[in-house]
Parts: sequence; C-alpha cells; structure tokens
Amino acid sequence: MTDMANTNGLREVSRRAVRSKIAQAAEELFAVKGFDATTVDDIAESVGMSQRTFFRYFASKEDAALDSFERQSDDFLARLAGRPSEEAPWDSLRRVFDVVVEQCADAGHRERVAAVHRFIEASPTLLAAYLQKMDCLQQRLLEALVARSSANGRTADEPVLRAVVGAAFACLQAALARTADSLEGEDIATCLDRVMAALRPSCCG
Amino acid sequence: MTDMANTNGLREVSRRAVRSKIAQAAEELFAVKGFDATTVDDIAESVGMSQRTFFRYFASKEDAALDSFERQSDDFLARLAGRPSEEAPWDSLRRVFDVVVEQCADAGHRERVAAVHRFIEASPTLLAAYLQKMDCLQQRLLEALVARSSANGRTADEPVLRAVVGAAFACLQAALARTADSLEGEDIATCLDRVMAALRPSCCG
DNA sequence: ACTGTTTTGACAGTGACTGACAGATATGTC
DNA sequence: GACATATCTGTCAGTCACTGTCAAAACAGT
Repeated sequence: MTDMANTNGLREVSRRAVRSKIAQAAEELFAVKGFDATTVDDIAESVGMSQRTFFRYFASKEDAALDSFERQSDDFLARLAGRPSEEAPWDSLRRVFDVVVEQCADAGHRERVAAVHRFIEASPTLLAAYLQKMDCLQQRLLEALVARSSANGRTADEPVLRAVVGAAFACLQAALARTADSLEGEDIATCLDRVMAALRPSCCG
Repeated sequence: MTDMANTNGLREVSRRAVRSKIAQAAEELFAVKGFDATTVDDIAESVGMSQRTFFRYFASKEDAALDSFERQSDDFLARLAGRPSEEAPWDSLRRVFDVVVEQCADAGHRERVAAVHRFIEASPTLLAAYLQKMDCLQQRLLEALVARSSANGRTADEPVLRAVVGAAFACLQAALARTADSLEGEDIATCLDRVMAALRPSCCG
C-alpha cells in the first residue's frame, strides 16, 4: 500500500476511458441504426464485452446515449461558479450557455452535436431521458443561484428564480432547434442572443 | 348496419370508461406503493383483467399514470383556441393555465393533483415521461400560436415564440412546485401571476 | 510466487412490452 | 331464436432492459 491515492486515481482514469469508449461506440450505432433498434448486446459486442459489464458502466441504455451531456452539465456548473455573484442571473446563464456556443464553433463538433440531437428526437423514450437530465441540471443551477444570492445578503424569490432558469433553458432549446432545422441558416450565438434579449426578465432576473 | 355511427360512438364511450377505470386504479396503487414498486400485473389484477388487455388500453405503464394530463392537454388547446388572436401570446398562455388554477380551486381535486405530482417526482422514469408529455404539449401550443399569428397577417419569429411558450411553462412549473413544497402557503393563481409578471417578455411576446 | 482487491463473464430471474391465435362476447340480419 | 360478423379478451411464447449472485480471471502490492 505505497500510495493508495495514486492507485485509486489510476483506477478512476481507466474507468473513465472505458466509459467514453462505450459511449462513443454507442453513439455511432445509434446514429446509424437509431436508438430503439440498437440493443445493449449490440453495443457490448461492438466494444468486446458482455452485457453485464456494460451495465457496470452505465445504469441504462439512455445513460450511454446521453453521456456527453453528463460532462456538459459539469461544465455548466463550473461556468456559473466562475461568474461574479452580483451579475444578474439572466446574464450569468447567457455566459453559461457559451459552453454550447463554443462547442458549435468547430464545424466537426457541430455536426456531431446535430447527429446526437437527431437520434434523440427520433426516439420518444430517449427524448424523455434527455429532458429529465436537463431538468436535473436546471435544479442544480437553481441551487447554485439561490446560494450565491443568499451569500450576497439578498434573499431570492425562489419561484421566480426557478422560472428564470427554466426560461433561459427554453431560449437555449429554441436556439438549438433553430440550428437543427435550418442548417447554417443562422449562427447559434446570434439566435441565442436575439431570443434571450426578447425574453429578458424586466426586474431582478 | 342500421346506424354504424351510433355503434362506434357507443364503443368509444365504453372504451373511454374502461380507460379511466384503469387509470384510476393505477393512480391509487401508485399513490400507495409508488410507481416503480407497482407492476402492470398489479394494476391489471386490481381491475380484473389480464396484463395483455391492459396494454390494449395503454401503450405503457407511464401512459396509465399520466392519463389525466392527456385530457388536460386537450383542455389547454381548447382554451387557446377560444382566445382572441390579437391577444399577446403571453396573456393567452396565462389564460390557458387557468385550466390548472380552476382545477386547484376545489380542495379535494387539489389534493389529488398534489398526490399525482408526488409520485411523479418520486420516480425518475415517470418524471421523464411527464416532461416529454409537457414538451409535446408545448409543441402543439406553439403550432397553434404560429398558425394564428400567420392568420393575422403577421409572420412570427419562431425561435422567439418557441422560447415564449417554454418560458410560460417554466412559470407554471415553478408555481406548481411552490404549492407542492409549502402547502397552503400561497395561492397558485397569486404565485403564477407574480412569476409571469416578472418574466413577461418586453416586446411582442 | 503469494495474497487481497477489483473486474469480468456466465447464469438465472424479473418486469415491461409485442405478435399470434383461439375462444368468448356483442352486434346486426334474417 | 338462429346465424354471420366484427370486436374484445385471455393465453402463450418471445424479446429486451436490467439486476443479483457467484466463481474465475486480471491485477496490485509484498
């Protein structure tokens, strides 16, 4: 037991590597055959492992498909933590969404994002799982905003703040839907700015 | 074949009756045992039918749990259709949400709604299905708003309108969450009015 | 080489859901 | 009332997602 921390760290790295290998293989299969027509056995076989082992890395088929959003959620929270606490929540959230905007700056990455959104919307059950993940993320962002608001001495109106977060995500979803529909018709950043300007809360949002 | 329309109408009525009988039994079981711990066989047995017949009335266990929202969706669309087309979408949506406010006026009904929301939030998979249903409803309301906008001669900015609908629903969800958390703390109508006033889009929403 | 930990595969089992078929039931005609 | 027909229902077999269990295998440190 020379350095258990190092060993555990290595285990973590290895685990992460296997996870993303599975997620990548799954993504390719989903893009070709669709989510519903692809079985977990298909995915497991394509990475050379048993079905049982797949489920040791992902709790469900949906989780494997939405792995990229798991990392994105952490990025969102990190961005929010990096924003000044006096900033209006609406402006902070716009900066948080830059995570997506920056992802879409690279053309290759943009195509990948579009492909994922395509097979998500093609499967009702996967779409449901996606929406739940977004809901969970909103919850976490809301908690962070409430915490920083009370740390600032101000006591926030929670229902309003919750609605503000939900409204901001509605703007993001609208901008994403736009770029998915009309390819290259409009820049995501431009569309997002326009929509979020139109929806900006009048007071203390 | 004297009157096929009448027969078909009777069949429809009968089918509806069976459906709501199943949905009611399911709701009671879910409220007691929770959604995940209740099997489809449990529900089928409690209404005296086979599992196979259950699935002839509902495509999934989730659908049986969310049956009440199916009817609510139709009510939402009907309300929107009854609103003047010159009205601002935001105001129309607030009137649409009166469907929920009126439901909650009756104390007994309010408790039932609270119970349903309780077991929805207790099950991640059911919550996911609920969110997807709401998403689908937003889509339908958006289409209606786009149609009435273009019928009015004005051509709407679709991304903005989509975000407006999403933001309005975020307000509704926030108000519902509020009444679920702090029982009797605040009237739903009051909370909804306050939140929707704070989030009202500045221009042409 | 030895030991304790972790990872893995094989197996069996549950629960949601579907297709196919045959018997029961109801409806309309004579 | 007898009969033909459309619909409803239960049974059965099968697929797929997912879980618990256990023993073999891969790996770590000594």
